[in-house]
This record gives sequence, structure tokens and C-alpha cells, in this order.
Amino acid sequence: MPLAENTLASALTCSQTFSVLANSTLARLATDTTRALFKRGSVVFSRGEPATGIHVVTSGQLTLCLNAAHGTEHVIDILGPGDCAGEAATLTDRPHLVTASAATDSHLLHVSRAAILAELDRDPAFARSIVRNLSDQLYRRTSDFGNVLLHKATSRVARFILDQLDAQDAKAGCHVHLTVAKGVIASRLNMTQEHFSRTLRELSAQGRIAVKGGEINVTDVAGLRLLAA
Amino acid sequence: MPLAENTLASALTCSQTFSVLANSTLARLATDTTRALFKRGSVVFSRGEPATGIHVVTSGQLTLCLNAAHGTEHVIDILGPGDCAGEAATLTDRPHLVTASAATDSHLLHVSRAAILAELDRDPAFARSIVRNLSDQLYRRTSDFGNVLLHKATSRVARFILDQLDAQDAKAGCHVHLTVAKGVIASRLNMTQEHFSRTLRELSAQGRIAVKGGEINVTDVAGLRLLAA
DNA sequence: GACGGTATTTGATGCAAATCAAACAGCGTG
DNA sequence: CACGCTGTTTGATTTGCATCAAATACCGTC
Repeated sequence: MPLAENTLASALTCSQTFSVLANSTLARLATDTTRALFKRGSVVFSRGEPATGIHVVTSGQLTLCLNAAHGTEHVIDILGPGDCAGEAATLTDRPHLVTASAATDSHLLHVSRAAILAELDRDPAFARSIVRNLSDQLYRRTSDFGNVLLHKATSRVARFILDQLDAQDAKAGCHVHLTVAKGVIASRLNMTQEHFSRTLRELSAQGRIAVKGGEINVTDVAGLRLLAA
Repeated sequence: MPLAENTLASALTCSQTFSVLANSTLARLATDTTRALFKRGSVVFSRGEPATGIHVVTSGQLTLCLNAAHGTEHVIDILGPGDCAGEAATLTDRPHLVTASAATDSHLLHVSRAAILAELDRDPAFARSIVRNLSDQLYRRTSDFGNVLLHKATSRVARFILDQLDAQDAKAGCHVHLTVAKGVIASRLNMTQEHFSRTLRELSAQGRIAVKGGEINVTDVAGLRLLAA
């Protein structure tokens, strides 16, 4: 049975985790799925709240923040279309560790915890897909951890730019477009926006990149690679 | 069918991830499991190597290190009996991000990647167990990330001591025993051993703890809690 | 109990990055 | 187009922690 257009089930397939599932499985999950629009700046879930299920980004961008004692926030990840949030808290049945908020207006799907757990028991393929999702995330988080711990600020910025180059590649060979505020990226790279600004300026001075607002042209990829090491 | 004593299958049950499985599943996994002793300091697997399967600690302790460019290492986790290593790399089929080495003489089991994958498809209970393991680890790693990012060194040390108090609790109410070298713990807390040493000394001077070698007596839990915040 | 190697402590100095403070865009709105 | 808001840049200063260097404690071994 083909998937009806414009249904929640078909919307779920924007995520790799769900796109590999059988239509019947998607249909069952869709029963417990809701869609919602989050305006820029609004909070999807907060640290400490019980996890109600998995959120799937269909459009826009989400930031995942750790929040310290006195209001200081720290972005640990930026999610885009196809990414999911809340798996770890949902599957361990523990409160959210992070606060998710919309960096831009975003459309999200929410699949309830109950539906996730039920389907986990019912469909081995779904279990496999979740295993894949979780191990990917764990790998990624560990990698991020290393990036922050092992490299200096300049190196982290260079790495970030090169990563974006890969991610946004295809066309504009050596051009990067920043889709979220620089302050958010700075936080993601574990530095202040002031320091991030200065670092970009320095890389410009060295003739490795050219920055104009949120647009970065990489003029010396090899040089960046050197700094990234 | 009861599990034979002293078999690899029964050895696997020291880990929560495997102890919940049916004996038949354990028996199949045991077919592709080997046991080995790693002497203190020896390397179990290194960053960059392909993952061959999951390692289970049955005795001793393992450190997981991220290694930077010029030989500097950075401990991101310390594993004890019942803990597993290498899941993320094994399940994503990517090279190890971390290097695992024995902090003390350790007995390990190694379950091959092939056996893991096969059983993942065969036994839904195993899949569930792996999902639990992965989500636990992801949650934990995220939490660690926050600990390092959000708190100053003094606070991290205070938190560490309080954590140990919980973990080793039961008996000696307010006593902590360090099972690995202070340098390793320092690295785990993302600071140099010099700085760790100084911090302990300062906490002693403040009358919150009393340190004697690898033994710490906590004399002011409330005070530590304050610093940990 | 003297010895050699490995941890740990202590001290002096340097630096990367945070913080504080203020000027300066950019941009959507009335 | 002026206004106000939010985001970004720039500058001056502070600081937490690393680094380098050397002394001291610890522990198993002969």
C-alpha cells in the first residue's frame, strides 16, 4: 500500500530514521504523531522536563542548549530538517538534559513516547533504525566532545568552516552561508561571540577567508586545513 | 535451560546489557565471544582502527581517551566491571574515535561485530537492550559534556567527589576511594594533574575534605554541594 | 632498608580566552 | 526615513588554567 500524500506518515519520512520503515509501521506511528509550528525563539522542550517523545524537524532549525546555573546557555548542537531531538531522554525515561528551541521558524513532528515504545517491540526494523540513530548520535557527540576538548578556538573555527563546506557543498565550491546568528555558532563552538568575531577577522587578515555578513568565502582551503589540525 | 557455570555466556551477564537476555541468545553470542586479560597500560583498541565488536569489562578498569595531534591524551570516560566499550563504532561501522586502554589489569570479553549484528536481527529483546545501552550512553555523554562546558574546575572536582560518594556509598557514608591515578581523574575532569592537586589542596584548606593519598574524607557535604552548583 | 621508577605536590610564569564596556551595523516597523 | 531593536564588531582588562621546572612522596623490588 502506497503512502498517501501530505499525511503525517509521509512527513515522517523526511528523517532517515523513519524513511527506511515499512508503510504500515509509519502509519501506526503517525497515529500518535502531531505536527506543530514553532516560531523563532520559542521553546520546544526544556531541561528537566519529562520526555514526551521524539521530535522530528521537517523545516527550520533547532538549537539544543545546556543551561548552567545563572541563565548562561550553551549550544551543543544545531539541528536541521531530517534531524531528531529527544531520543535519549525518551528512551531512558529520564528528564531532558537539554533545552530545545527554534533558531528559525520551524515545523516539527512529535511522535509520542508510547508509540515509540510500542513500535520498538512490534517492528524489528524500527528497532534497527533507532539503534542506527542512537549510535550515530553517540558517535557524533563523542566526536564533538573531542573537538571542543582537543583543539584551540582558531582550530575549532577552521574545522567548522570546513565542515560547512562539506555539508553545503555541491555548487558554490568554496562558499559558506551561515543560517543562524553568529552568537549561536560561537556558542556551538564553545567560545564567546566576541572571540568568534575576532577569530573570523584574523582568518580574513591572513587571507584565508573573506567574510561579508553571514557569507563566507573560503579562499585558502589548504591553509584552513592546516589550522584545523 | 539453565546457564552452565564458568562459561563465556554466563560471564557476559556481568553486564546489564547482556544479563537481561534469554539464555539461548546468550549462548549464540557466546559462540563469537572471546575472553582476554589486558595488563595495566596495554591498549585494547586505538582511535582510527575499524571496530571489531563490543568489549565488556568483567574486572578491572578501562580508560577511554581522545588523542590529539601531538600525543596529548584526554580521558573522556573510565569504565568498570559491567560496562561496555566500542558500541558506537561497531554499530555505525566507523573507525574508533577513542583509544581504550587498561587502567588496571583487566579481564575483558569481546563479542564480534558479526554476532552482534546477527543477533540484533534475530532477537528483539537484544535490540531493546542495545537501545537501552545506547540511549544511556548518549544521555551520559551529553551530561558529561555539560559538566565540562558549564562548570569551572573547582566545581567539577566537587561534583566528581559527590558523584563518587553516591556511587561508592552504602557503607562509609562520606568516604571516597580513588581507584585510578589522580592524573587520570584530572584528565577525566578536563584539567591538568597539577591543577587537580591544587584544587584538592584548596578544598582541604577550606575544611571541606581531608585527603590522604587516594583516600578522601568528605567533612562538609553541604559545602561541596554549594561549590558544585 | 637502600634503591629506582612512577605519582604527586609545589612554585613561578605565560597565555588563551572570558569579561566588561561601548561603538557600530543591519533591518524590519511605524 | 527616522526609530528602536537585535546582532556584530572593536577595544581594554582580567582571570582561570596550562605550562615549565623542580622538589618530594610513594611503592614494589632486590
